[in-house]
Amino acid sequence: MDTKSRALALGQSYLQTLGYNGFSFQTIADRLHIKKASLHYYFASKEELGLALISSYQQDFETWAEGLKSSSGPKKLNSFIEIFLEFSQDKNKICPQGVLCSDFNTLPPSLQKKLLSFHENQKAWLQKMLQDGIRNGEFRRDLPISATADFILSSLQGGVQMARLRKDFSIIKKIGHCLHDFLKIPPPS
Amino acid sequence: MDTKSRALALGQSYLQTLGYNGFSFQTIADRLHIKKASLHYYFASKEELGLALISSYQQDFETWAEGLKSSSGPKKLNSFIEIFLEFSQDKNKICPQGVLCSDFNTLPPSLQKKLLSFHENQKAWLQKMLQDGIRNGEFRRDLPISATADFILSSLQGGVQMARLRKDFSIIKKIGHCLHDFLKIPPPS
DNA sequence: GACAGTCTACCTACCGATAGGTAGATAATA
DNA sequence: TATTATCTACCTATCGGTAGGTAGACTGTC
Repeated sequence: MDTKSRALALGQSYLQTLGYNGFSFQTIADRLHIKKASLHYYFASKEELGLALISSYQQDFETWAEGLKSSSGPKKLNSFIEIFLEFSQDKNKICPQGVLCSDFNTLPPSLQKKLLSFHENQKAWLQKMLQDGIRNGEFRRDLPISATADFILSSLQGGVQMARLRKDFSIIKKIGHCLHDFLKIPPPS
Repeated sequence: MDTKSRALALGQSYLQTLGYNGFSFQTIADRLHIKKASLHYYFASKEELGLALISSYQQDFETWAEGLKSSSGPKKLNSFIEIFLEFSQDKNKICPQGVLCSDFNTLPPSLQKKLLSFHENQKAWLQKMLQDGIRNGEFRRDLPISATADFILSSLQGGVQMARLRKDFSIIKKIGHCLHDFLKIPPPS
């Protein structure tokens, strides 16, 4: 892996463990054993790095969604929950949206905008998943689509944060069970 | 209100809008029209200020809970949801736990510990509310108490963050409706 | 094959601003 | 006079960012 990719990966890791204001170019440069100035060769500013980080998350999500596109609604939901579980299991990371929501008012406008569009993408995916699932009887029929998408997202986003606080990622699984109950589908095997 | 109380109130506001690493003694001092050094007269360090902030939140919560102690389960739940709604309506604030969870790994250990105990207090209150409510038939009987408390907390904690992102605090109300549906109680009038 | 020019990936050394924090003087009040 | 509340003036460390340089690989031309 080249330096730029390694910097990006480290940036994601630091973002999800320390927050946007909790790491610096220095933090990343030290781990790469290069000088801070050299990092600016790849990313002109922290804002640019931040944009690249969100782009990378967005790309990952699209690839992930592509791989699931012919799965059932419940399977999609479980895989979605698993994303958060995996974050939590990996150094008690929280989700990128959660971090950036917390730091939102300290972010440059370009990052705020990109974060919002990332969120909207993800919510749209959830809504489609729910809509399809309702249409073919996988979920209860009286589900309020938009509110349910928000409910799923917010409970998981809050969940990974509580999991960090209590150092107990099993919280995510339990939230998953509650969501299954809410959607009226059996819990995953 | 004296300087110390005003500083504390400003600290809470900044914490909930900018994050722990998003404001400084300077930020508060400027708003109070005093010098940064004068703030150190009241709070020896930022760590101490942070501890005072959590203490203050904890005190507020206890007073709030005391005033509700003879209310019904659903009434308690609604009031709890309202706390988050009020945060969100006030400058898109997020809840203190949410901010501090995000910044958790950059906090001094004393703050981490105090935050955890604050969280445990709040969760205990929720669990008791649910237990009492189930006992006298206000909520469905098959509720998993601990998981449900986590579910309520995490969905609201995530909810205020999403509300900030979308600048739309009505999300909190919708999450409230979902929670009512989950608990099998009618939505509030 | 030799040379010039260019590009990549780093470097040293600095900038102004701000962070958290301290020492010691000073003004107001009881 | 002692205490409380504030000040000036400073400290060290770090922040994001920049200027300018360089070793070595690559490319094109004669």
